Amino acid sequence: MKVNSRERKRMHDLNQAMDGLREVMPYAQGPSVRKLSKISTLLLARNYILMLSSSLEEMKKLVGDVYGGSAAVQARAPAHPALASTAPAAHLPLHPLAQSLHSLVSSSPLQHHSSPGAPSVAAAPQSPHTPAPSSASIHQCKVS
DNA sequence: TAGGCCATCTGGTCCT
DNA sequence: AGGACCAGATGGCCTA
Repeated sequence: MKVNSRERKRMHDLNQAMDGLREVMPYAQGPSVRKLSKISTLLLARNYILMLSSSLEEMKKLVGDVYGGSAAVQARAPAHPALASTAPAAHLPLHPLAQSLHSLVSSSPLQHHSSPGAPSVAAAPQSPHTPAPSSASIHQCKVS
């Protein structure tokens, strides 16, 4: 019983951490929206981090252009294919942070990378060197 | 009814 | 030895 109790507490702590992660994800939350599954939460978090990293790189380039002068055109291409996933899906409510991120990079020509064969849940690349999450992969985590 | 997701129990392994 | 972590098994709940 003691061991079981410890294990139960450990799993509860793990779930609490998972809830904390869900709270900061760009995903519609509320009583009417079903909670993201654990696997979806982890995949979404990974893609979200990749997207934020790309956005940061993009911002660095833009700042460099502003203060550096030339090569503005170069910076207009998404630094990371994950940026393509920032295209707003009309049917999905976006987290405010994700909205601001999108508006930040929306000047870039967004390219729609559809991946028909992709898993229903956010398909994550296998390594940092593989292509970034397919378009809308973040939004694919919507649970009906 | 099948499949997905989850909580719980339990045994094994590793670490302090 | 005791605790933490992990993975497999099992059963319940929910949805398409």
